[in-house]
Amino acid sequence: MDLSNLNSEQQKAVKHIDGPLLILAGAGSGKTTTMTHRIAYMIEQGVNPAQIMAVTFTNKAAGEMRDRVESLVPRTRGMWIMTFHAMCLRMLRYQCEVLGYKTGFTVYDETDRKSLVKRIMKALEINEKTYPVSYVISVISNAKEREQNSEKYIAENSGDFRANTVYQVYREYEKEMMRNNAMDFDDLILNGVRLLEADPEILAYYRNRFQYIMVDEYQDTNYLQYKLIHLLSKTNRNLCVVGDDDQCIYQWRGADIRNILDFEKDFPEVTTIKLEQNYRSDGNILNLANSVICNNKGRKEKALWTEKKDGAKITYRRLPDEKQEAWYIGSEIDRLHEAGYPYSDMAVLYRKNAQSRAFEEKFSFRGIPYRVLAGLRFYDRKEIKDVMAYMHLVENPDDDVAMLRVINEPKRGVGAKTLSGIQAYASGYRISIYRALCEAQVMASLPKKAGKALQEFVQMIQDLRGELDNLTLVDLYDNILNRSGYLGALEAADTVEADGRIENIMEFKSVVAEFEKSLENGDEAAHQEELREEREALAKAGFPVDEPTPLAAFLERITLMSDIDNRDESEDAVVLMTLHSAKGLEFPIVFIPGMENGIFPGTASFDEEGRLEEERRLCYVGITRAKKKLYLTGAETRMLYGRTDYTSESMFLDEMDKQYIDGETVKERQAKQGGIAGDGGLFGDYFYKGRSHGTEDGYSGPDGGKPFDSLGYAKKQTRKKFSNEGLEAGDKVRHPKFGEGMLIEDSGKILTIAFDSVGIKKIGKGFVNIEKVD
DNA sequence: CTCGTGTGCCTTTTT
DNA sequence: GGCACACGAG
Repeated sequence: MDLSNLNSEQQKAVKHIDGPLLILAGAGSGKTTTMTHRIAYMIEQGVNPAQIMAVTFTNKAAGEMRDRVESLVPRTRGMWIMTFHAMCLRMLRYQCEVLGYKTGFTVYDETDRKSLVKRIMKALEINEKTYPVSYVISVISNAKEREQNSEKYIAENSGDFRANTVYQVYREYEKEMMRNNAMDFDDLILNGVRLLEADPEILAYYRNRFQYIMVDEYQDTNYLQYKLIHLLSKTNRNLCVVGDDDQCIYQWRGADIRNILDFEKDFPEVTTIKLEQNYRSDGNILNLANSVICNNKGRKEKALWTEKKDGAKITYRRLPDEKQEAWYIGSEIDRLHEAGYPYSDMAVLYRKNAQSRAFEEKFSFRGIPYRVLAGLRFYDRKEIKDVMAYMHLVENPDDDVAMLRVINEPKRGVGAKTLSGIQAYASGYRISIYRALCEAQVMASLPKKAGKALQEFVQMIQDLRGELDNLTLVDLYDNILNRSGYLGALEAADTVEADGRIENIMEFKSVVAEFEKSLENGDEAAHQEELREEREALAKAGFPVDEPTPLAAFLERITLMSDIDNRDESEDAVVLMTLHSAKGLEFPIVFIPGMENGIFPGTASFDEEGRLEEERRLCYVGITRAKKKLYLTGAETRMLYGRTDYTSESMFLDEMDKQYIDGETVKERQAKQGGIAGDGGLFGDYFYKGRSHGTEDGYSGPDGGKPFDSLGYAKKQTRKKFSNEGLEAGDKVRHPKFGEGMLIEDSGKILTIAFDSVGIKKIGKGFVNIEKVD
């Protein structure tokens, strides 16, 4: 292995394989390079890849690490490089029964969890004003983080009367989650720990399996994640953690900075290596970052340095309002683009998602291609969640959260009254809503209109479940859109909003298609193959496990995926995202707008001492994303919640060493180029639909990609209906999933076909295109 | 009993 | 500015 382009500290880290290792890696100090080389080096030294685990916080970081390791060594099979959540999910997929869950449990995302808590609070008649849902959720989440179930939670907070209310919700929440056979994100980690603690044999299996463990961004681990890692590495002690206390920006989510500060206490025999040379940013940028972060107390003393030249000064501009702020950044982007920088070299990093709107409007107007990451996650959009709920229902009809989401979507005449009747019956008999709907006496009790619609609804789910094995995922998707009436309702609505939703649904279809294609012979196939090996190994060790369906695999993949993972780096577009999601990324040119007190640092950070330090670390993270050029901007007035307020310049600007900044006051700028001031109104009220403009949407037509109505084409494809009539026994036919075969019988509703590849199958009519060949 | 229109209330940050 | 709730018409 060639380590010659690593510095001596990096080399030391790479070669330290056995025993605990703490790597304090400053921003841009080649952390990922060091980690990937370390893994590759281990493999080269004869460590079996299947004994290595590397844990990260984001899918993106995991993917990048995997790619880079794979480019260094030929054999990486069996290695676990994934997020904490994915890792726990994988272990739990195999053995959740130990904890009382049924195989194939569902993972609830934040939206699902919120709707469930809401429902419970309504049922318990708890006032959402005195107990905001977000508050209740955060208390429950914190309790889980301390390994308190509802009983333990109340036992330890018995004096607190608010705790009693939360307790009632929490207890009900636990029950519902079990009944729905579901886990939320917190549960994944918590149950991961519980699984290892529940069965010494399982613990021994994984301890033996993972001889070498690495944790990225260790400063952001919370207590449970800490515990999980320590459980696994306690005996073999080959734990390597990498982190930077200056980049801990998730304390609000339970991250405990002490985990990294106290690592030396946990492992007294630890070797500590500091990486302080920065390879990313020009001198001015790095010095600016240092001048900010040194205002924090309670940090490990370190000083990043660079051999790079000073580079360009940081530009600071304070503009009249947020529209002109966006306009200014847009004009700089245009200017830089003309000077030769591709759009993808530039990123706008803001404190909160709500700030993105102004940029989207101005960039659209200027014709700057851009991509918003997160914000509303693409998968969090209502229409996508709805369609996914249908898919979940087909996979697991007992999923009440999915059921409640779509039972009246599109409108089936099922209102609050009807619904509560059904729910009362279901909870009375302790069955799911779907089961309740299957019972004749429930159906009979419903109002006429709702009854008929629900009858069809239930029938649809049954039909789809019946055909599930015969359908490709894309065909299933089309069938859901048509049969549920979801697409039809959107088309009938004929509003700009509905059109946007249709567009998203069609975009999601290409996600489905891509996944399916990759399942055939892409990355996903390799991934599934690894999972199969994994299951076999477990079976050999005496823990047999089931195989998941493609649909389940797809749904799972989506819930753990965020927008950021989906970024297409080859796309030439400016990236917009929050400072938080930018961690771990780098861009030649970075814009940080909203340098105002109340935005950055945010309002909430003024009440608590530690909060402000965390904001400062966030500022440090933001600055250090930039390689060549950094812009800081602010607005004198900003519209928030429909009200325009005057702002004050961010206190972080006061802390910055001005020698690195090129900033003019607003007055100076206006005197020099009178053009910008006052044009805000001119471009004020444009309406842009869709996710982004100036980019292709990926569909190409049958004629090979001339400009044409791609959305219309996609819709038409989806809307296609198949009668599967006019075939005769003996005909040679082609099925989209099973390939060619011969028709044996047409019973009117069902076709019996002998396929060359899979033998005889019974295929329901009307679901997919079965074409006659020659 | 359901669906469409008007008043209050907010929002960090994410797997 | 947008979403969740409360209110009256069909």
